[in-house]
Amino acid sequence: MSCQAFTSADTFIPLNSDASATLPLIMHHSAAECLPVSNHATNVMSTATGLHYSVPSCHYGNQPSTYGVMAGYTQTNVGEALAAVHGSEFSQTTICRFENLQLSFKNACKLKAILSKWLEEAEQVGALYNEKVGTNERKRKRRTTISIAAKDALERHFGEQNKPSSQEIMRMAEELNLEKEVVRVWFCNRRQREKRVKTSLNQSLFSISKEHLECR
Amino acid sequence: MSCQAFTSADTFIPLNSDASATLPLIMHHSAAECLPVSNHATNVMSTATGLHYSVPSCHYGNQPSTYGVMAGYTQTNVGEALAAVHGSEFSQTTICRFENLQLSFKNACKLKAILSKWLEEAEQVGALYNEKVGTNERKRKRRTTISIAAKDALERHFGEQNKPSSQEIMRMAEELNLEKEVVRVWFCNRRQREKRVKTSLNQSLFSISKEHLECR
DNA sequence: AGCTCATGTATATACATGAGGAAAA
DNA sequence: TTTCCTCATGTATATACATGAGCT
Repeated sequence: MSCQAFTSADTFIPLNSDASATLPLIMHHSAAECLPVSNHATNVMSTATGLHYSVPSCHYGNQPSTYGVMAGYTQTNVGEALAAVHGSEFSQTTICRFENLQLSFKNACKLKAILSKWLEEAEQVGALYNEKVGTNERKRKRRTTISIAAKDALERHFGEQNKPSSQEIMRMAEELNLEKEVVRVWFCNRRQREKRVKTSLNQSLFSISKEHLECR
Repeated sequence: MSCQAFTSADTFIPLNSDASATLPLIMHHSAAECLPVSNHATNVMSTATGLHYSVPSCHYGNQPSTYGVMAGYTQTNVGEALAAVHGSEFSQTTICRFENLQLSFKNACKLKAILSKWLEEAEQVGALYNEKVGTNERKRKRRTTISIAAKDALERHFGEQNKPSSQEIMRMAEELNLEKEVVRVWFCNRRQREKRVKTSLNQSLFSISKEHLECR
């Protein structure tokens, strides 16, 4: 499908056809490639300008998720920042939709144009940002996206052994191309969830609430 | 399961056992019972005090969701308001977990105590709030929770007829015990999603992005 | 060093709104 | 004029990854 179908009826911000053609590529700002990024590095293409664009790997396969985050910015950040070049902000949700390609073609073209513009301007400030990052002002780890396949694998492992040893974790991490810490935390969270399901309210609730107890 | 198991090890805010026993009941503030509430009214029990508590119907069956919202407040509102009686706020997520019983028993007891306290104090201000609501200062409709069963039914209908007539919508609404408008909007949103999936990027993307086009 | 537990931030999903348009009445 | 649609996009809620305190 080309952009053709829409151009005639376009009531939006006009797009140069070039932008439309390359729409599906999600942009990365190199300034933020500072935290350990394990499993999508292969998709990143760099340009001479210092801007990086990557094709979110998920969109090749069956994954519906987010490799394509503007590296270093949260979706909320980006949405807010867009006010600078657009006049008003966008919601986290909208940025999320853009990254996951859950917009109409036309709509996505429009947003892409705005984002590109922002990135260009950001480039000026980029160096500044870079510095900060260099001197590790960053506090919070970037959120990792664990692929469906990896999740399945983890889930299988969990079934057999819900409290793997450090070694086992390491092995899985390697196998799945994830940071060890990410795997460790995944198991912590998974155990926490397990517990919630088994020991907590959902169970006790049934017996208690059925009595229609009045609350005080 | 009783509260017994936890009392000895409780390192949290002490609870009167009464509060614990009635934990699973979610509180409603009567002041906010102002918008049309279609399908959970039967679970609401009123007290002489003007406080309403309801057992979220979802927890009886297989639904994992939110009938139990403090009526008239959003989860975010509640989380913020809690600062008044607790010193610091809670996140929307935490309130959500409470409502959906995704907390440990102990944790839920603690939160229930805080919530109860807040509700008591809120009672004083309740009248005020009531007024406002009476003179319809409310702008946004409360978000409806459509049950899984209802969704299934809607989905089935959608399969046969994705653009039902006003009559058909009315019939479904009655059958499912939902407002007509809610059903209408559901179909609008559903069509929008359908379109996104079929005509938009996910399709075109494949062909374009595969070329590894460089973005400008 | 790694666990559990409460709870947070970031992301994703579900319901809602409003502008603009087409057709009914 | 009313009614209902589409489309962009919002707010509210739910889920997934992350953090930190306290303990072993």
